[in-house]
Amino acid sequence: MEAAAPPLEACVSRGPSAPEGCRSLSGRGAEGCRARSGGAPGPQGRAARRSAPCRPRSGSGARARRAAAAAGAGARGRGAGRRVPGMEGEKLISATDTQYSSSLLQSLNEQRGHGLFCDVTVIVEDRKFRAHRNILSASSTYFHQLLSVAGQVVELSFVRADIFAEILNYMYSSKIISVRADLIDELIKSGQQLGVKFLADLSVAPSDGRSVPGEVKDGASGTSGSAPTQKDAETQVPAIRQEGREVTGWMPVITESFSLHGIAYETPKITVTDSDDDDDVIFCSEIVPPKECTKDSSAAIQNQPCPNASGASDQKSCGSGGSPLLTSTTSTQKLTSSANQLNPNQTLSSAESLVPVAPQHSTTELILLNRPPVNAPPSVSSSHQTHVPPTIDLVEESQKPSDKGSSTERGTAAVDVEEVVEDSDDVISSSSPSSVSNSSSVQQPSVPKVAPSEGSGVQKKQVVTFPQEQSSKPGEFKIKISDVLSGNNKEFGPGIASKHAGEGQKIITLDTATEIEGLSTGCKVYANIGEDTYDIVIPIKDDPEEGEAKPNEAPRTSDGDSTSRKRMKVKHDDHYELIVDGRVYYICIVCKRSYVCLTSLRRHFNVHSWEKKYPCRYCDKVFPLAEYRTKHEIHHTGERRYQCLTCGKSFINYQIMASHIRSVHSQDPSGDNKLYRLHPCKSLQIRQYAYISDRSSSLPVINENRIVYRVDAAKDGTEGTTSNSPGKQMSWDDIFVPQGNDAIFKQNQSEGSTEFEFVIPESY
DNA sequence: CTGTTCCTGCCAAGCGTA
DNA sequence: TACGCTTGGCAGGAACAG
Repeated sequence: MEAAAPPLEACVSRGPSAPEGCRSLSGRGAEGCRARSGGAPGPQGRAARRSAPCRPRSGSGARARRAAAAAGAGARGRGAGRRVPGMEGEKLISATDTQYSSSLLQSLNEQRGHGLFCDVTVIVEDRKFRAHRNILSASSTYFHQLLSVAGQVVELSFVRADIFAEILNYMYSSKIISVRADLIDELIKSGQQLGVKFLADLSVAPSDGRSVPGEVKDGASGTSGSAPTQKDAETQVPAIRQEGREVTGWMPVITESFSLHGIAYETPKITVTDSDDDDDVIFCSEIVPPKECTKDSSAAIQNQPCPNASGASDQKSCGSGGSPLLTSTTSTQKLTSSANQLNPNQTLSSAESLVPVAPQHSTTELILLNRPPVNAPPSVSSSHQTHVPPTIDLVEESQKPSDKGSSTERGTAAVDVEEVVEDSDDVISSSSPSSVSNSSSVQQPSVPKVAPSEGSGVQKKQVVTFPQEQSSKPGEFKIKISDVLSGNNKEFGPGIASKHAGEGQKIITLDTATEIEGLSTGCKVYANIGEDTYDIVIPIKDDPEEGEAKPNEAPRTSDGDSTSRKRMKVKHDDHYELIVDGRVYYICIVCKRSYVCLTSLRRHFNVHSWEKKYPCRYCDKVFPLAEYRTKHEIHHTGERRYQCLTCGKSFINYQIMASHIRSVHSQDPSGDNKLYRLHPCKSLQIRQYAYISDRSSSLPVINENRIVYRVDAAKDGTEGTTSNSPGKQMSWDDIFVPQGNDAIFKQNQSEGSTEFEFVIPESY
């Protein structure tokens, strides 16, 4: 199954992370995108469905689940094979397909290999891994949390691609096969970070495991006096959900001495079901004085029952700021770092002090609020962060550097504001790793406390614009959002909350200073609501049945919410919106670049998603943008379309032509005078929309060498007019419908013009 | 320094839907 | 037929590689 989802090596070597990063909004006419493409953001979502803001997960429901689980377990454990005297005739027969789980996994792995039904793309370094969301979330606590809110594309920067490939293989095969010994440490570490229990447990000696039968979590929770050891830390992450999970059947040999069965019945299932119900709830962070922690935790408990030890431990850690934190911190660190991937740069205001972290599993709060330890895993996206923070220079027009004064009510968050400034500096300059992500990674339900009455929390964020001290571009400002107040809706103009609520959207509260990048997909960020505040609205899914957005479906654009057209129903997971002074900016959810035009963002987003691939007809390269491909192919054909009107020389592209005009004629080609002429393209008459979609029934796959193969996803494996056997290399002719290229070339040749000198590549 | 590639606002054409 | 969305080309600046 090594054939799994071959990474798509982009030609785009530099990728979107090019240093210049955020220049988007500055640029020339930021006057906004033409109405035609996306248009003005009309009235935001009219989703009929009223948000049910805080669906407190009823404890009874959780109890019921546990009871059911226990009952089931009991039935399995005790009832099996038991006979009731006198009931021979009514014997109940059970059959267990012992092969099912393995064959199921194998089947899924095959699907992955063919790219079938893969609904998430994980980008690691320069490789892309297609996978199934369910598998990832079931195998990894990190993914479980992340994918509950993230879009279809997730980027990890704390794991190496080859390591992740192994991890993924494990997830799909339950095996670690032939991993180089020197990679094992890293594999384990990554497994810990991702919350893959098996991998994390590889670091635990069997004897250790035996020592804590059924009590693993207690070790974590209790912190038992002794300072947490490295091992503790290492085992933390998996501990997040370990007990409630399957564990039994395929416990790794190395740790099978654990007696987890007993635990399973007593401990709550920490993660699983929770986030599922509330994917509409994105943020759950709260800044609460330690003393209130219990209250919060109780609220949290409402959401995610954490009765026993773990719950206790949580509270304990919550209340005391000391070492107890370590456990949660450790896990936090992992999660945050990972969470970071999606939202690099999250500024953590509350950092060290404020927040005693909330129970790890009961909510993700701690993840949001805690600044990762100094020695946080390198994870934190480093490289990527350099360009991350969307620079929004427009802001200066509208928003003065928010004197923190705007926070008339800055209760507990006052400290945060201060910190935000500092943090934001960090963020801007380096996007500190600590960036905890908040939102996207961690969203779990919790909102409740904020505005119980309305069922939604209104978030007030203070806008801080930074005169570009660090930016290379003078006059460039960046926006930073800090907390003004948490949980105070009244300030916010009651109208806002109610308005959005009326629109079927959910307004939630962020209690920590976070950057807007932390928002999850689909979020709308309204700026200048009130004074220097942001209102963040999480749209609620209109049709839960429809599931998540399908990339190939027509997107629901932000502005189109008001319409009820079918095509508008599908949400896009590729961006969120920032509205500043009525202007809409579209922020790429992956790299945080901002765009004035949604179409630009969509075009750009393909760089991440590779949903469409634009292969060159003449070589093996594949491009994420049609234009790149076209320009590249021009180099194959040699067509020179740009002609200098001064000397008549022709050039292959604008840049060369412009360079020529500047150097030879000392003129500015971009001036008012037209100094060149652009001839129509004759050599490349590719039919429109000549791209390959990932979603086609039979799946063209591009291997590491950027060779296109078609994988026979479906039965017949036929696509169009060709039918290649799986694995057979496709030729570009299979992909492109010939458009009389021969004629084109002949025509050109017959032209006898010196203007176009076509070079017919040998490969063609 | 030169050539190539990337990036993004803008624009036009094509297509689907009401 | 109008409208909205998608697609892809162009301009021109910028980054990068050799």
